Amino acid sequence: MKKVVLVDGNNLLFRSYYATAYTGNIMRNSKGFPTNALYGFAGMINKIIAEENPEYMVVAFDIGKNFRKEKYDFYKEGRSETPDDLKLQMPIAREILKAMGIAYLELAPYEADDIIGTVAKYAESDPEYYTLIVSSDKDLLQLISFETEIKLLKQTGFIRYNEESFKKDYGIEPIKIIDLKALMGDSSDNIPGVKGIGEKTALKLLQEYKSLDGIYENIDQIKGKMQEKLIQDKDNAYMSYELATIYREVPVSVNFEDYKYIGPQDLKLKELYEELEFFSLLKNLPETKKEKKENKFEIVNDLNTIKLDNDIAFYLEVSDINYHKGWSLALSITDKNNTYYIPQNLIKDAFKLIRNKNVITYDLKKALVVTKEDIKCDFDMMIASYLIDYPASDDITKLMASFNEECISYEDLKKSKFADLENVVTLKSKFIYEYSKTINEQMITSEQEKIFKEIEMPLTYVLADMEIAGFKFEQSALEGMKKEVAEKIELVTKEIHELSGEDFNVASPKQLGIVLFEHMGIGKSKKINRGYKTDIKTLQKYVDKHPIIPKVLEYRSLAKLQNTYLDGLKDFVLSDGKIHTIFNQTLTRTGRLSSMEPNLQNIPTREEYGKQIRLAFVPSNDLILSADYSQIELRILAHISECQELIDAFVNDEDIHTKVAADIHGIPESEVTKHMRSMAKAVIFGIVYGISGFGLGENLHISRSEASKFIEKYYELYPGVKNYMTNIVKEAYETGQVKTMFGRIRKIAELKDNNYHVRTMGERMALNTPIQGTSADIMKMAMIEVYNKIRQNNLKSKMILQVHDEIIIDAIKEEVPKLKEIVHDAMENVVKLSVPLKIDINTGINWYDAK
DNA sequence: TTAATCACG
DNA sequence: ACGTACGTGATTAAC
Repeated sequence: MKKVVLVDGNNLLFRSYYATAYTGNIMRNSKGFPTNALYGFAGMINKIIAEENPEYMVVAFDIGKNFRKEKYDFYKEGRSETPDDLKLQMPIAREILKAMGIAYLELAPYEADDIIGTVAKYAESDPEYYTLIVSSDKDLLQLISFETEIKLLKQTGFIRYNEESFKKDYGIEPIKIIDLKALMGDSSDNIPGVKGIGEKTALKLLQEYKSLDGIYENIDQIKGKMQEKLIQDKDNAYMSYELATIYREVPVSVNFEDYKYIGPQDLKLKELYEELEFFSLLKNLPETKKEKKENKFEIVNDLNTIKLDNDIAFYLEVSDINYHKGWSLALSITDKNNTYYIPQNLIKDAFKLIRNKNVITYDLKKALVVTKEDIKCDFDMMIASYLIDYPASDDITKLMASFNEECISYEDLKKSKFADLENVVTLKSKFIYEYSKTINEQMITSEQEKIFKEIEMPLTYVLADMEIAGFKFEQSALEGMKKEVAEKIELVTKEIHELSGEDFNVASPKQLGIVLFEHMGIGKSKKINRGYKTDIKTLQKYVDKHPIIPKVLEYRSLAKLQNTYLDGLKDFVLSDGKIHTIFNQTLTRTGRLSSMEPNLQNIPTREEYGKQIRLAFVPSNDLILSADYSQIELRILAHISECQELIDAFVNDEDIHTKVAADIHGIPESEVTKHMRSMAKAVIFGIVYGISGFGLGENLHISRSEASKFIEKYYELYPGVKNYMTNIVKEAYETGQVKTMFGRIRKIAELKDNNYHVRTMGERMALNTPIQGTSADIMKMAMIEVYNKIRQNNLKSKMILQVHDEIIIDAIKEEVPKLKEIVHDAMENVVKLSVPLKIDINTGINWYDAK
């Protein structure tokens, strides 16, 4: 069998144009010629070839007049005019195909669909060929047959349909796509269909009556409104049928030998790519792969022989991503004249050499922690990149790649046992030196300099010291619990097996789903990819239905405790008896920190039993001091929404959830029940996340309409909040981004997405980020203040952890009163809002007791 | 490698 | 008609 791949060229071009055009800042070459659609187009064509390895390939385009439009004026009416920036790129797409050695077809007044249909028909007439059509246009599904498949492109990835899988998904024959469109219409092509009939109804009708004709022949059997609608729009339905039918008799002479995929035959493609400045595509062209810049550097044997300029960049290569476990391998320093490779044994002295210079680097915290040197640096490129939305991972090569600077990734470098270390580390310091100016300028333009200088750079030093200090961990404190949990798991597993009457792996959601919902028939659960959903929410519904459910829930929580905490944490205890987490300062979209290896920001606390894990977290000094903000996010909401009712409540130090509950029910606070308070709490938090009536209902196990009433009532009571929500979303749509109180920016590309679901998610991000982000900013500033005050007062106590609204200090007993004073002042007065910031402080002989 | 689940604020 | 609460990280099973 010979494979023929037919590609909808227009579809690919439009897709790639609109994939990036929404930013309003489309990709151009240095002459200003738009290139975004072509870049995506060439990439997709490459991908199709790589994935499908076609023997024959044709790309079809729309061109000139359109016979459907000629006949029906309204066809595709309302579509916005093709943008000029895209029109300009269309002829170049043809040139690229020619240069790639790929055939293309276009013939007025036919559309690409018709050409594809015609060629596919030819292929079907010859048993030697089979066809694969590539497009995201569902109209083409009508062409599926025994010998024709479709690769239907999705926003990410694709679905491949053959005759069988199509029937399975749609429940109708592929050719009935035409009947389907005739009924449901197509808003993008302005095909009317039958008004009031959508995809679901149309499919149901077709499954019953087979075809459009079948429906009208049996119109008497259809009842009520639907019959009315069908009769009313009969003409439209048949006209839509005509419009949706792909014309498969386009007068093109089809000769498959002309469509053989031969690949590039000359240097044309290289020239085109150079003109378009598609550097990454150029790199992958076989004949241009070799061109590589020479990397010059000097290997240093004696530090006295080098004379450094005042402005230098350095990069330190470390033996492990987890730098607590790793060590320095090599250092590279770049100044305006030279790049120096400094071997391991000279690193310590080299840091003394750069002591009073203007130093820039990438990932300062790593260098601080791994060397324990006092490195003065006021520009960490990793942080600057993060603030302006560049990739800022722990691997600098990701950032380099975004500037088309090639460098072997850290992962590969490590795999090769650091074989190319000299070359790699010097390339990195060169990159930092060369690009820091650009990054800095972009940072200033984006108005992130204040956040950078006043928050993030000082914080790096604070976090480095916290990571170095670590949290002392006594596994012995958990031995009893560990044994108990192991026994309970064994018991519960046995009980589950007995209750279900079969042995299976309870930890396997797939097996569990089958046992509960098929074998035992306990209830219904949403089918997902690999089986049934078995998460807490689903299981909770049946908790009273069968005794196995509470056992499964118990198993889950015990297994989590055992695997993640009881067994998991001890592997992170280093030889000093402490756990040293790594704070990721450049990861979250809101400005929060995250913690990993291990994550110390999710140690159990909500359930009493799990909370006992905290017994093992002990001071290396005398006491654990914990200081946490009370309701910081809600206070911020009150402040930025300027909602007077909420502001007053906080100023008067009221219990905010009780107050809201009382307001919602119109009763005095004294009559608020626990249940009312917790409902109010859920509503308040939901609001901060941009909740819907549905979501709140699910959460509170109440009906959607009841939940909606709660939300409405809340808005009514606190119009300022509603106002904030409307305004921030509006602002986000207008500017494509939101800001925290202190100017930290989050770009929200989701708001420009074509997908409604993605856009609403963008709206929720817009709502939540200023609140969560402002809280993160405040906490970061407070931490810097606490850190500085501890040093100024020569205290030996150390801040060791932050959990978003809480800081943990490993305290010396005698210093506790002073610490409390410092922490109170720093955290509560770091910023003046229209509401007070309040903290609670607790101390204890371990983390558990410090609450 | 990805999906499902569950721990935290 | 559709999908449904923000931000994270670790572990395990399944692919």
